[in-house]
Formats: sequence, structure tokens, C-alpha cells
Amino acid sequence: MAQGETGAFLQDCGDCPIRHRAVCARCEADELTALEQIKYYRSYQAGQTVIWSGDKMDFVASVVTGIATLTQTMEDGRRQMVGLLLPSDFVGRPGRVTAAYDVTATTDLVMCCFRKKPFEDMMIKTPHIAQRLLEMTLDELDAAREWMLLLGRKTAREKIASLLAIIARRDATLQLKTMQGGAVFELPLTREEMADYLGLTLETVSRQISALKRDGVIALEGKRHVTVTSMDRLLEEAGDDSDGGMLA
Amino acid sequence: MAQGETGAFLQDCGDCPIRHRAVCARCEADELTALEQIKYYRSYQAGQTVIWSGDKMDFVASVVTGIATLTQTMEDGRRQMVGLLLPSDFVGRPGRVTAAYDVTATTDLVMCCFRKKPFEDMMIKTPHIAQRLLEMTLDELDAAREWMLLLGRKTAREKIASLLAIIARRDATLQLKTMQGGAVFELPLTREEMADYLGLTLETVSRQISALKRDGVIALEGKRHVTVTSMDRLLEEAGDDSDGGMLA
DNA sequence: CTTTCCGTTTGATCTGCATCAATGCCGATA
DNA sequence: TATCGGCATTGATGCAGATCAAACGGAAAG
Repeated sequence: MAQGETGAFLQDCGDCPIRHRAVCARCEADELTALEQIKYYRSYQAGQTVIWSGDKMDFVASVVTGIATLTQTMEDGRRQMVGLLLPSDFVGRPGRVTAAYDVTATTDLVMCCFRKKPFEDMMIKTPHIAQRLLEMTLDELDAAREWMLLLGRKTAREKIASLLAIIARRDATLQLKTMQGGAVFELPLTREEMADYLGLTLETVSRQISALKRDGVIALEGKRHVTVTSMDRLLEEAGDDSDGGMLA
Repeated sequence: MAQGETGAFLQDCGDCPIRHRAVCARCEADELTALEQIKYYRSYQAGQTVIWSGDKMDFVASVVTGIATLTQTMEDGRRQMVGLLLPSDFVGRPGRVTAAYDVTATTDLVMCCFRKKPFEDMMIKTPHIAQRLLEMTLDELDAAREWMLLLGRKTAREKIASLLAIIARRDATLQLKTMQGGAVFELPLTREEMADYLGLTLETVSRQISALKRDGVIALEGKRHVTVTSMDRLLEEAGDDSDGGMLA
């Protein structure tokens, strides 16, 4: 392996900077070397399925670039998205053999994978990893519960505003931008994907976006480029008491 | 401390058998003694609030007997239940100071608590605990995602059937009963609580329960005592492909 | 330049659940 | 035994969002 890459990895996990740094920030150098030896990269094209629900899943991974989704499907085809994976997010669960959800690349996607068995072995030897993974999982659980409030009790308009707020915030975090006042970003999802996330139909999503545009809450350039005039106004529309919660 | 109680705890955690055994099954005797020294019990009456969202929470705990709920509330009063805590379930998160949800006792409730600081210290010294907690949290996350499908995509009738199936299964597990064919149990929730869990109104809950009764899927004795004739039929009504999923 | 295709928008109508409003059923209290 | 108060049921009506259907726009292919 390339000298430079290894060096970078030992300091900040190189190519998968954010989440891996988070996973191993507290590890010793030799533990990082061990992690280094079991990692590998996989690329997927937009639209490609990474894993089907029920498949054997012999790795865990974190997203390096691109966006993936977790979805559940009923026999009759009704679909509900249950997670949105942005760069730095973790997929897969140690101690489980089969995948519980469909994982799909919605944009071109690069993931950094660890074969599951060695990763589990390492977890046992390196307590920091389990502790860090626990923190991350608890955050995801909070996000899922926030989403339950949205699915169970919010109106279509509030749902759309909430989703836009979440994407704006995640985007700002990744870009290390602040969003004082407003925000500008590209929608990473189609109307149908948004509908699957929000428990709506794509027609309702389209109508509510048009309504938010008409009411001056957002501006659109093309179909995907969104400008949020006032973040405060958007959060108000979202019906959020505080800051709009987090995302899985 | 009483000799008998300590002995029991060291073997199977005595008074809080199920979850504590799960947490410490792999621990050494002296670690268990340490856990023993930081635990204490608290009782609540039906309807009492255990913790308000936003309060400082200086303990983690597991339910010994009774039932508690986790709920989120919007400013205008809309409520969504995001978790149902049955005996053996764990509450609270290490590494967080304030509670994220209202925790309420729906029946008389006994919890076994651990002061947070000592518990966190122990977690660092005892890797098994973090690993076990990770497993438990991942299970809860799966349950939350199953619930997202219910909230986002199921009809009122399917929601009710799903809830009944989940309660029947949890009840059977706790009683160590099998439910070949049918099941009988007490509903631990009012119609309003069911509505808050399912993202419905209490009137709709009532109507759909009546409908399931009329259609012979369940039988009612009084308002709470439920008899499920055929578990298969109930799961079919729930729209579940496999087994109805799990619960937080 | 034209055609095709896919995602999107917009319109018309339908319907499942919410909302508003009584009434019924106990168990508790006097 | 009468009365009250908290759940639960049932009915009548309204509306947000689903469904069905058509047309639009822009990128890619011929």
C-alpha cells in the first residue's frame, strides 16, 4: 500500500475522513493498522442496489462520497424509506448476518467497507470501537424517533419543510458552511424518493413544494437547486420547536 | 445488603432478572458487585411522569415491572409516542445529560436505576457492557424503523392489527408462553395512548377495534381483555410479510 | 432538428381519516 | 341508591391528501 495513504490513514483515516476519524480517533496506532488491513472500497452507480433486504451481508461500511437510502417494502409495493445515508454515515450491524433493508445508491456512491468477521474481532479487542458505535447508534435512534413524530403527526407541508431543513443542515455540516439566515443546496432526491421518505405521494410532494415556492419560503432554479431565504421561516413551517432534529 | 439478594444478583441479577442478566451475563463477579453498589429502585404510580423531556437525567434504568411510554409533543399539543417500555427494557443514554422524551408510567411501575456517572465509569472499565448495550440499541433502532413503515404507509386497520400483534408477541415472550394459533392478553394502553402510538385519533382506534371484532379477527371481554382467534389472520390484517417486527 | 423518455407539474375527483357532537358504560364517591 | 368523572362507542360531516389522468420540460439519442 502507498506510503502516503497509510500515513494519512494512521492520522485521520485518509480517504474516509469523517466517520473513520470518528470511529478510531481514540485508537492506538497498531489498532489503526489492523483496521487498515481489513478495509477496501466499493463503488456503485446512481440507482444501483447495494444490498437487498434479506441478503447475506458480510461487511460493514461507511459512506465516503454520494448518497444511499435504506428502504422497506411491503408485498403490495408500498415503500417507506427509513434512513438516508450521507457521507460519513455507517451501514450494517455487527452481530447480524442478513440485511434488514434494501440499501440503494441514489447518486454515484463510494463506500469504505470492512469485512464483518475481522471487524467484529477488532471490536472485541478494542473497546473504543463499540463505545463509539454505541454513540452513533443512539444518535440514529434519536433521529428515527424524530422521524416517527414527522410521519405520525405532521401535515404534508410540515413534512416537506422538515425534510428541506434537514438536508440544508446536513449539507451545511458537510461543507463546513454556516447558514446564517439562509441556505442554498442541491436536492439529492427525486420527488418520488422524497415521497417515500415522508410517507406521501409524489404528487403531494410536488404540490407542496410549489406551494412553498409560491409563498416565498423557498426559491427553485430548475427542479433541484433550492434557495432557502430564511432558515427561521423554514423551521417555523416545519412545526419544529427547536432545531429540526437530526437524520439517520 | 442482604446475603440472599446479593447472591441472587451475582448469579442472575435478582430482582431485575431479564435485562440485567442480559447486561451482565458476561461480566466477572467483581464487576457485578460494582454494579450492585450503584443500583437502586424507584416506583411510580400509573399516570405519573417519570421524566420530562429536557430535564436533567442523572440515571439510566431498566423496567422491572409495569409499562412506561416515551412520547414527543409539539408546541400545539400534537403527540406521538415513540417507544413502549416493557419489563426488561432499558431507558436513558450514557453520554447525554438531558432527556429527549417524556417518559410516563402507564401502569404502576418499578424501575431499577443506576446513577449515570458510576455507570459510565463502569462502561469504560467493562467492555461487555458497551457491547451488550450496542446490541440492545440496534434492536431498538430496527424496531423504530419497522414503526416508521407502519406510520408512513399502513392503513388504520393495519396499524391496529400490527399493534395488537406486537403486544401479543411481547406478552407471550414475557410470560414464556407460546401462542400456537391464538393468544389472549390485557391491553396495557387506553384508546388514546394507542392513538398516540399509531398516529391516529382515539375515535378511529375505537372504530377499527370494533370493526376487527365485528369481522371475527379478535374478541373483546370488557374493553381491555383481548382474545385473538388466529394469529396468522391477525398478521395478515397487519399487512406484515413475515412476523410483524419487534418493538422498542 | 425531431423524437423519445423520464421526472415533474397541474387539474379533477374520490375517500379514509379527522373533527365535532352525543350517548353509553362502569367504577368510585357520597 | 344516586351522582359524578373518566374512558369508550357511535354517528354526522368535512377536508387533506390519495388517486386517476393529462400535459409539460429538458436532456439524451437518432
